[in-house]
Amino acid sequence: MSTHAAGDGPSLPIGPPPVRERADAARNRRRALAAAEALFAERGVHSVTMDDVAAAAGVGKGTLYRRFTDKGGLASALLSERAIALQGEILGGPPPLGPGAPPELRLRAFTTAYLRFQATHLDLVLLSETSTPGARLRKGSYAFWAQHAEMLLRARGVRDPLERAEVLLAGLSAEQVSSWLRDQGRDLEALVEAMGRLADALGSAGT
Amino acid sequence: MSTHAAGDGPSLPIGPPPVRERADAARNRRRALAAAEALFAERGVHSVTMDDVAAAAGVGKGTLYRRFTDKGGLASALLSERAIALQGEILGGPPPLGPGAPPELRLRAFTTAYLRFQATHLDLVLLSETSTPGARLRKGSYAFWAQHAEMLLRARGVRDPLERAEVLLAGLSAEQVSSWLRDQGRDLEALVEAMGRLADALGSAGT
DNA sequence: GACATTAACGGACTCCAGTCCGCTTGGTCA
DNA sequence: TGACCAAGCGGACTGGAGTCCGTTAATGTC
Repeated sequence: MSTHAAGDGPSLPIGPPPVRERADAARNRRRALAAAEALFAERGVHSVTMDDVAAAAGVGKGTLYRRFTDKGGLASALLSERAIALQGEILGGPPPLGPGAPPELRLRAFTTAYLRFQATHLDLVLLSETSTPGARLRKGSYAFWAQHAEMLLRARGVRDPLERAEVLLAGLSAEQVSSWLRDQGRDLEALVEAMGRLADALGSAGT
Repeated sequence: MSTHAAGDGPSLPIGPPPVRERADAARNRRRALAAAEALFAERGVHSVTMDDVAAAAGVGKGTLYRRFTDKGGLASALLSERAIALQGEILGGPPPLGPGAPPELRLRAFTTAYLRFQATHLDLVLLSETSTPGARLRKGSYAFWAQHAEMLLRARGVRDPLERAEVLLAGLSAEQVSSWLRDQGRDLEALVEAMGRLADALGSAGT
């Protein structure tokens, strides 16, 4: 059924797994990630099967699933390094993304940076968010983004900060971004502007 | 691959199919819908396969797919009667859902009614929105909801009405609603209140 | 260094969504 | 009323995700 969260790769607030990975397990994880990255780049995410990855990595399919739970978990793991970089900038980088700027500016910075992140890694994010219904909301990193946005909205003193944060993230889901960018052919920069304004609106109006 | 829109059942603004359905086709559609409804109710959406539906309907699997495109399309068809009722209330029912009330009240009424709709039919909606990545945004009815919300937001004179409408709907997706109601155990009435306030916020603040 | 423990391995297997294509039949037109 | 043909039918088939479980070999212990 898949509730990855193990295969997701560590999301900053969670940290490394409780017990150290066995040497062969670590080696196979590296092999699998390398093989997946190469195959995805070469043939496109959608036309690569789990058997392909297993074969290319020289690893059994069972091993792949033990490590990454499902295809989406594999994508999450590939994304996690990039996600952690962004999380690091948010936690300790320069303002307005990092601490120091007023919350309305940080919220706008977060929104646009996150949108760019999604757009940059669209195929992988799409896979990781849609492999299973609700996968998006169960990824370890989702908790980070949601908590951050909620914190900023709370600092602005708006009502229902959590709900607003979740709605904002829903609007930045891979599905939505893909629809805008690919199906509707919208321009990314225009979208960045619009979503920045929308973040401002969520961070101000209403009771 | 699936771009249903045929199996969706007519969404008000679209109307009936160009040419009339052949008698046997109509009979098989009725059988399939009846069988699906019964099986879904009896065993739960998730543990019913398309073969099950085909067998119970006394129809070949190919027929099922020809009529409904995929499992999500079958769910959409089952929902469409209910959706059309709601669309009718919006287009011609009493205010504030129907015409006559000021746009901010209509937006709130639409938001809460739509949330209740999603919650009421959660399993079916979940299936219809997640059967394929992006299915939610391609359903015929999505265009209706989005256009309506956009119209109301435009009447309020806010910036980026379409983007705001789409973000609002993303926040009311089956995936999100299911997470709130089932995973987080939130109370529906509290959620209705919160989303009503969020609709107000989207319909007012910001440039 | 032998042994026990137990995590990890891997590939055969199951299950199901969705496709294909040769056959049938309702609707139509002469 | 016959006969033509596109629309419709249906079930065998394919492809791939995810599971199962007997086997293998790292790691810790004495």
